[in-house]
Amino acid sequence: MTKALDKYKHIFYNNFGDNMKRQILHVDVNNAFLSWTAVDMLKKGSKIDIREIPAIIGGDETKRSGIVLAKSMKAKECGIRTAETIYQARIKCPGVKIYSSDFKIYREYSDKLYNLLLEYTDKIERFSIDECFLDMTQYLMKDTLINKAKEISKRVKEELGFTVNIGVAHNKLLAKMASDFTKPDKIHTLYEEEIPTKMWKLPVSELFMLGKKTVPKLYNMQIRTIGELAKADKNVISKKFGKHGIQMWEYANGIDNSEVQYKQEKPKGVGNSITLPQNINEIEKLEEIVLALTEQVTYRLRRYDLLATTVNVQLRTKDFIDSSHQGKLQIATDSTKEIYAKAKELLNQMYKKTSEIRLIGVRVDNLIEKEEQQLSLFHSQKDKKQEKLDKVVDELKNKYGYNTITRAGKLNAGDILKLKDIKK
DNA sequence: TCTGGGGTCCTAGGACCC
DNA sequence: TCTGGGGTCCTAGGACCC
Repeated sequence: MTKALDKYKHIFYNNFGDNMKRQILHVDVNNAFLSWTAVDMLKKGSKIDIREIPAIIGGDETKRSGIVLAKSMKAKECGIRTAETIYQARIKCPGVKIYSSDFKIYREYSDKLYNLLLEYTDKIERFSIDECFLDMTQYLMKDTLINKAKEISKRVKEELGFTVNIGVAHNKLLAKMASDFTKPDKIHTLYEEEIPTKMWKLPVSELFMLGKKTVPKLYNMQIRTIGELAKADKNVISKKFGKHGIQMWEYANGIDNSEVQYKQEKPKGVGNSITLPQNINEIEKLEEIVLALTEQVTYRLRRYDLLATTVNVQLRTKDFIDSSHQGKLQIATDSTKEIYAKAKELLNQMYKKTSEIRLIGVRVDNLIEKEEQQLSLFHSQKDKKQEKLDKVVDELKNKYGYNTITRAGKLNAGDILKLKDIKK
């Protein structure tokens, strides 16, 4: 659906009766990573349900990625928050149990949920690994939407073993806000007439897309609740915050004409990054890691049948100073060799001799479909040979697992990256 | 034993062209 | 011997999401 058509959508919908409004559900898994870990442990014979005790899913502190990814209700009661350090979590709640994440399992459960939801509509947008939007407009009228939500909620609990929150509304924004109200295992509606009572009293920080940089600025303008933002002068907000301002004002008023993107879209960029176990200040070692990251990135790129036009290298110093450089490629490519050559060049451009590097990332953007690749004089026999090599390596990786094949001369980098989850 | 990793979108400023 | 302005492309950085 084009943007231009989207613009007139509201006129279209407003000319129909209430029953012709879009019917949107937002399904949100409660404490996804923790719940899914719990279900998986129970399935494997565990005697404890980690949802019932103070528990968190966390990264690995020895690898310097010790942050909280998910928490149980009991852990939340201790004051533990997502994204804070495990160190802090342990201070708040000394007895807290810590479990490591496993994205392979999460993907499995996410797929199970998706397949169940497909029985209700095929217009599903997978907004993240644990959230879906469903467009039910063509399938039912308003009065049965709640019943469908109840049925979904019940079935997920009984058949899959975890709970969800479901938001019921006439657009995505309101459905998402609704699913966030009270948790867990709840269904909330947020129809237009309910906006003042259910949404406007909330602190402005609760509004989708309002983060920690914008909220203090609104506070300075005496705007503390979503209602106050909704009633503020749109022009004033738009002048101060630009495009983002218009969006936040419309969100505060419950306005959102965006469509449920149910068609599987290819990514706009592909990247991998890693926080190093120790800071590194030797360019040779950094280059090795950039090579290993490039291999990961191009492997994924080739699986999407995409070619990259720009390459981006990101660095984070020990003081958390981030920087990045990007560069265009002459010809779109998925070749490890070519993308590595550019990445290496960018790394050397930006690397200062004395910097202690904590994190490195490689990503590619401006992707195009492989079929669209223009026949080019530059696409020589030599390139084709490299292409074949990449393909053979990919096939082996698909067959025997990602880490089977390691390039000679990058043992250190490979060992570091072996510890990471490789995205499918 | 302090602070992840995957993304998307937007903006400001410089280069360059007419 | 004074110093435009519109448009596009590109890059670096920032804000936000889960």
